[in-house]
Amino acid sequence: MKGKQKAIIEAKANVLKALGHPTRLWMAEQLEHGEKCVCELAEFIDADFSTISKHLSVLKQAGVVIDEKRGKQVYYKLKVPCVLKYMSCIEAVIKKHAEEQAVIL
Amino acid sequence: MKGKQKAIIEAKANVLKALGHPTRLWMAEQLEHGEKCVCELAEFIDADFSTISKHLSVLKQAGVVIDEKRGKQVYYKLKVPCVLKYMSCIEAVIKKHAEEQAVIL
DNA sequence: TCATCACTTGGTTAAATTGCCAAATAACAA
DNA sequence: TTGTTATTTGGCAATTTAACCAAGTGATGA
Repeated sequence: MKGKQKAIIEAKANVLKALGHPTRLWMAEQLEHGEKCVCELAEFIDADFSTISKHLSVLKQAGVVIDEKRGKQVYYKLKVPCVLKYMSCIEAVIKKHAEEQAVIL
Repeated sequence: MKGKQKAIIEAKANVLKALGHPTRLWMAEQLEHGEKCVCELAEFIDADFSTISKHLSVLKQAGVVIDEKRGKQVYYKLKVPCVLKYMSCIEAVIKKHAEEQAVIL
């Protein structure tokens, strides 16, 4: 694999990895229909504020979200909304996987 | 978040996480147009055979691929081919991200 | 049967990730 | 100025992940 190809695949993997954590995926899904501030997200997540902030920073580093400070609050939104269009396929994956496991059991 | 919702989001995150490693993503992309045996994949990956095997096992655990032993070889294929349709969007993410970083620099 | 090929599994180690706490910062209000 | 709210940053321990080597398994060929 060449250097550029390698860099591209690493960048793509990085985006998938960023979304590959339950809390971060949930956050991204919450942002699907518009921006939210950290406090609005935090309301439903049972974790320290600092943990939430770090998760958002991972999504930001990966290019999934952008933030904007307005007043005391920081608002996050999806940078490329299509990111979550994929989920119907991911759901197909887990459904098929679950079916097979059900057959085994 | 309820137990079921939580389980679903964890399962989805798990699929994304499985694809969130350069080697595994590359493997999945190689399988897009049909099955390949481990040795065919290994030919292009600079890593120990055991490492490759473990990566494939992660993809399998996540429900992304299935394997089938035929003779001495083990063939892997995508279980739900749509898994890679998403990549055009992920590419949009990294492109946008790169553009912004370029502006900053 | 014995060796070989194509993997997989077990064990180890280094590096990365996650999550908490405490401290720092930034904007606004008193 | 001082306090308060909203969020980020630094530091640390526990857990997970990644990669290698060595050993194990299963099918095939000599």
